[in-house]
Amino acid sequence: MPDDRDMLDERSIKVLWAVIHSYINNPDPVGSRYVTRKYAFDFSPATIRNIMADLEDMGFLSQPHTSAGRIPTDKGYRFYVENLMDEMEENVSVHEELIESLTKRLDDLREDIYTLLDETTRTLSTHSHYLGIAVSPGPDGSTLRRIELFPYSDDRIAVILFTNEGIIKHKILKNSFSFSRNDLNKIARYLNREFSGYTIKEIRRCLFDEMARDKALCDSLISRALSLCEDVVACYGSNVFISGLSEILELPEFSDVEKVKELSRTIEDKHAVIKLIDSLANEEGVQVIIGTENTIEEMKAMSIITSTYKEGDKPAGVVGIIGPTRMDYSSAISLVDVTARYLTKILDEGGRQWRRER
Amino acid sequence: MPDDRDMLDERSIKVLWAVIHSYINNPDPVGSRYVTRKYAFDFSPATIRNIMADLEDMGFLSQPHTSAGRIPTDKGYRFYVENLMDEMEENVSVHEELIESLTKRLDDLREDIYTLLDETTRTLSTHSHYLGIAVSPGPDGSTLRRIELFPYSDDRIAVILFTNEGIIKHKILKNSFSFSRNDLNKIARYLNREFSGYTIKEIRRCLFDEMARDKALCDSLISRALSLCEDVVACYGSNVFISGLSEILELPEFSDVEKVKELSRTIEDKHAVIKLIDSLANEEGVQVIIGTENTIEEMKAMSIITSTYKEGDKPAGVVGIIGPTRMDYSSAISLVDVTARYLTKILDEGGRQWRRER
DNA sequence: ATTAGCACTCTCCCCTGGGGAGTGCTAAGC
DNA sequence: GCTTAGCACTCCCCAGGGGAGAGTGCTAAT
Repeated sequence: MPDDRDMLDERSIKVLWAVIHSYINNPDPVGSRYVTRKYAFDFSPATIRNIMADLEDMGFLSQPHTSAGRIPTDKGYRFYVENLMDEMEENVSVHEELIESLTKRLDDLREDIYTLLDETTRTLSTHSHYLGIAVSPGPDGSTLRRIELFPYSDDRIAVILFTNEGIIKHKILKNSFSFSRNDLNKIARYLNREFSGYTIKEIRRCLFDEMARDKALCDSLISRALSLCEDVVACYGSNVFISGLSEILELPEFSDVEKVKELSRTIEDKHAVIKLIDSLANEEGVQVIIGTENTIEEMKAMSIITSTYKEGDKPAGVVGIIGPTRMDYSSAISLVDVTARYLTKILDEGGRQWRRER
Repeated sequence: MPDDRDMLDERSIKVLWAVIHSYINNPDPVGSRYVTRKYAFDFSPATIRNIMADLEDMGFLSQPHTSAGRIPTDKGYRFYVENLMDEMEENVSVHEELIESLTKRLDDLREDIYTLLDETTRTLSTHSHYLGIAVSPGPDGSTLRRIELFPYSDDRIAVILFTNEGIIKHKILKNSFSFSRNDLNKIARYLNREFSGYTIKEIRRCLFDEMARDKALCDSLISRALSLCEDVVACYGSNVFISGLSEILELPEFSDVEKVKELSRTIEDKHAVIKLIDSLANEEGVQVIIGTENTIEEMKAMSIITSTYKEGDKPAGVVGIIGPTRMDYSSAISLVDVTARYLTKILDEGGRQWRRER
């Protein structure tokens, strides 16, 4: 919105920033007198009032009721995030602390990404005092590294699937055929040769094609291998991790139980959350979704900050923070940014040695 | 408490039951007039008042303040659960519905107990409208079925551990030695021969002894195998699954945000929950813990119903319900009972075929 | 263009008083 | 002796009123 930017003179911008800054720290409507006093303006409250009235007309601020102070609108926050945040605030990076805490809590979890992500959400939520959220790589974010098969019982076989991202999935398949351990080794070798290095999504597409083709030629071991593989990748999905409910309940916006119910209903429905987050999975860098900009009705009062972590240079999954629209965007954004980079780094260290190996 | 039982005549018991029954359905203090009217007593309110005063003296009822009705105390609930519940209420088992829903949601999850337990808590919470909780088998509930090893990368090996209960744990071990696939197979065969059929706890104890002994004789492959095994079983712990927060928030007792905060803080601390639940893991049948009977300060206003599910005839893990002391004990208890039996049955079906095989 | 002054609005909070529900006690009834 | 009717009393709950406080918009003066 460069036009918006142009509509506002220096002074208005300062006032808008002041209102948002104040409101973020304390959810009371901000009055003109307070602004002049606290932010050392060279104007009287009356002047500020005029400016605030203008800002309200333009949609950046609103009043809960006549003769209350102003609070920012979603549009106000959006403007703040895009234009004001960085230039008005000296970026005090308190990230040493975060990185230290990430290192301490995540370092020996590198090999199991689910635990890793779960811990990550905890770290995010304790540092931000909002909800921490993480989504594991889905079918198109996961690259198959290796697949292992062995007999589990008379009529079942165990399939273990490793991905580059450190995901390990296991599945027990009930199988009508009885494979010998030798058969299984052969099948595993075949599948590894054929599919490792591809994403799960690619593999599924590929399986689909091959199986159609193979129906005719019917090399029995291979076609069984394929159908077995299909069974495993078919149910490959993202996992969501959310934590910090008790953190976010401390916020004054949740002194109303109805709000709490709404929130808890929303985050218990992991399906909806995945849908919401997945739409951001392919964006580069930190994404900010403010209030009504998101699609879930119950989340219209919340903002979401996300970023993707990557494996190699391919986006794998998403981490982020969910908080009220009145959120400390500046620190939340850098928190998420740092965390995503950290995860990327961890995956890279785990993966590099693998890539070397190939 | 047979003495308590003796202290109460028929009429007092009826009144006590009426107060509890009424209060469970509706959290308003129960007055004498209401009792006579609603429960068709042949006495006047004044008589009931006398009885209620006696019940209060004996500690079964209490008054929130003078000139309010009576509410049950924890002791009252305890008496109700032990003496009144069954005989006063015709047991309408609506379990068909539950079993149906369990069958539908759990049947194709038999092979992965974590997902199974997670779904179980969901089913429990939707049926009870309280919190559903489940704890997976811990070191002394899990019996090793099989261990598989294979190389993961240059300096790491993957360990997959199967238990009779359907738990599958994987771990990537960073290893200073470089094992060939052949070595690993040998090691796995050795470990399986040695340890399968024992609980994780037994294995740990056994490892501890053997390693002390082996330090001297030092058969290198075996001692490495043992230390490798030790690494895996060392971090074997219970998992907790809890769900239904949005269900329980609908209760009037949680119209106060402070209560909600307390609860969410408690259930986010899975450690404390495990500790609480584990103390019940070895009891036979359904356990009922009412209000202050439990050890966690923040849970003094809650009651917990649990039962153990078994693998074979050995208690494996715990499922249960957490709700307010003002809980529908009768249906909660049978809900938990049925669920635990169902899980036991599922594990049995998964395990029988295994036991046959040995 | 800015500001001081002022009337006005709206929330919040405290206080008050009545209504209601329920009790405990007492005295009368069976 | 147990039961009950009657009654005074207690305490919660809620609605209504009023005052303080904060903030606004407008107007007129600078």
